[in-house]
Amino acid sequence: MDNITIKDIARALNLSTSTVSRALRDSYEINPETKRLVMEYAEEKHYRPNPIALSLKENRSLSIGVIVPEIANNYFSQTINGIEAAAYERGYHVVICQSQESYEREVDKVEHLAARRVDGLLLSLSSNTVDIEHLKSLHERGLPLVFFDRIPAEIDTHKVVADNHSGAFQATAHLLESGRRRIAHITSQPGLSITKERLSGYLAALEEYGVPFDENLVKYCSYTFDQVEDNLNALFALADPPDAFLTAADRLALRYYAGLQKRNTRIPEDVAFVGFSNLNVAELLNPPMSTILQPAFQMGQIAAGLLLDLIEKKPKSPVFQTVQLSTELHVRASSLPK
Amino acid sequence: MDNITIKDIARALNLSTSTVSRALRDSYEINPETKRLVMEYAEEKHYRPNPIALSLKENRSLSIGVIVPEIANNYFSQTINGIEAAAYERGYHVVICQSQESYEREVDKVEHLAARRVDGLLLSLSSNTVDIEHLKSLHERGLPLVFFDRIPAEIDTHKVVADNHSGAFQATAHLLESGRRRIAHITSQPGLSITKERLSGYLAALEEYGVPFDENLVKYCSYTFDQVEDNLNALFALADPPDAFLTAADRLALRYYAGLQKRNTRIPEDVAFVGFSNLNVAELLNPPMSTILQPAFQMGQIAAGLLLDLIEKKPKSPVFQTVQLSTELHVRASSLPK
DNA sequence: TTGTAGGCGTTATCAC
DNA sequence: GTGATAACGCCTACAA
Repeated sequence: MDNITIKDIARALNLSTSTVSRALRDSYEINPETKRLVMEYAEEKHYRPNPIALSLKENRSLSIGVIVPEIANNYFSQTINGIEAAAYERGYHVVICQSQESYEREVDKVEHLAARRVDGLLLSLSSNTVDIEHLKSLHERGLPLVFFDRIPAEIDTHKVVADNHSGAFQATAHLLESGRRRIAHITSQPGLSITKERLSGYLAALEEYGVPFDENLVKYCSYTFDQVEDNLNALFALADPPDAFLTAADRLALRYYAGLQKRNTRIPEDVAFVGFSNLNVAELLNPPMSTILQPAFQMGQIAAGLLLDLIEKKPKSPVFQTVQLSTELHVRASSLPK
Repeated sequence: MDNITIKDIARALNLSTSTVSRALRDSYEINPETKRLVMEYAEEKHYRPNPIALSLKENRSLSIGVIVPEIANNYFSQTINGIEAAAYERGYHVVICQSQESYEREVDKVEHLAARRVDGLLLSLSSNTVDIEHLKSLHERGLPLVFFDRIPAEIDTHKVVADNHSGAFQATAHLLESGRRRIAHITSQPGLSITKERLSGYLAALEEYGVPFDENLVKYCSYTFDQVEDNLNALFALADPPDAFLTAADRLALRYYAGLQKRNTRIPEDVAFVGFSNLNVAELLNPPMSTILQPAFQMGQIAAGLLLDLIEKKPKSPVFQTVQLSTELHVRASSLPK
């Protein structure tokens, strides 16, 4: 791919590079006739300014890095969708990396993107990340950083999260309202911020309705089919088995749903089902399940917007904030007997 | 983000930039002691070579562009996953864009990525793209190009596709074997290469089994709930209604599945169901449906690999080829009465 | 109205 | 073993 440069144009038209440069930028000081010549030649030869040269000069790459645990995950791909939309609109590239839920890979990718001089970084932490020194140090050295969804407590910067507490609270309250008392909570890895928030919403609702908390009803990060089996066995072996499920992710919902079907558990007669969802597969397939919709696309848009503000308005020290995006509880008529 | 440069190191250590550069690259001609000094200082100050300067010098960006119709689509996000994995391993960035199934946007993004000097482009065409002059011209000007999944006929370069013909053939034959004769084919936009291939596999199987083709059984790009309703009504209003469904995408399968449930159609007693799938949601939810699995991740890996070969081994003129990835038919025991 | 020169960060080439 | 210089493509302050 041999790209034509200003120099080529200058040579071809017997002009200096500065004249060509100015003509291309439609500078007032250039003779209209010269301008026309330059413009036409540039057009004809498909001239495009080399952004790499500009980046070098202006010390910015017009690109932002995004690190998510997993690209092929509906939630994150929706977020990336929002990020791409917002970034492209403001003239930025989006460079995507995935940590694959590995701390080492996360450190590696962060390092890689920083070395590649992205103008800022958008990050959702891997579930195995506890130490965030690598990010702290980068942040202190001035790299604009915005976290979304899975956020750290320690770093003082913008953070965008869905209102998981409220979502879990609404869902749990809804189940309690309908008379359910033994609500199993199937959730993600215990270390994640989202996990904690959802648990806290769940607990708050129990408390509000005077229902005692039973830790046997909470199951963490149990994705494999065997784990699902084991957990369901354990849950239904309880003296007081669950009469409802609150799930933290589509994948969990689907697997437990299938597991329950296998056991011939009737939904919603035997158990009621509510889950955090992005896929909306549940709705498509018409099972009697309510969903707590996650604003993934908006989260991406907003996070990217905040990051770009940070990048472009660097001089004035920004007020860092946590943006809470409201989740919505969608109750299906058929999901509860009542 | 103020990054330290070779110049800074040179100044600090009273050396010339060339010496520092050589020391950092561990050149044999540099005094070990000097090397040590430079290395230590660089380490201490977090020196990282500026890839933008290198790009300018070497006239390459070490990044590849990817344009997909939609990021938040399970199929494409799996492909992107494969692309990211392959590219990262070979030291390349992946810059993601989406055409959102719009021809104009596709042209715009192609132009944008080319202007940004990506070293190559990975592309799956939007469903509305018919004119590919913009790509032809870029390709002729030497930009390495690899197509996947939704490929054009005209451009002579690498193309990676799943074996849709064979997948559809297998699935249709399977349904015919089980005694079904009226197989509805619910598929994507008529213009796409994948649509044509699947239809051809479907037709080939019908022919092989001596079953006449009825065009009333083929429904194109009918995603909305209203369209699903209309199509199902039309199908079941036929004198000879369908006794099986072959669907081209998870989204279609799920919507028609739900539509059939609404009509109280029993699966697989009334109709048998086979669909192209990536989600595997169907399997998770245990409906009596067989799936034709698409090798999306591998497609990404392979397409990226081919592109990088093209980029890196440019001198020797490459042999362009179409890579067919085999699809697999997964038959569920419960999916057919037999 | 146009041209010259210097610099962004790096490395290769050629001196010393 | 180390240093000076030019070059990658662009822009801009300064000269003419």
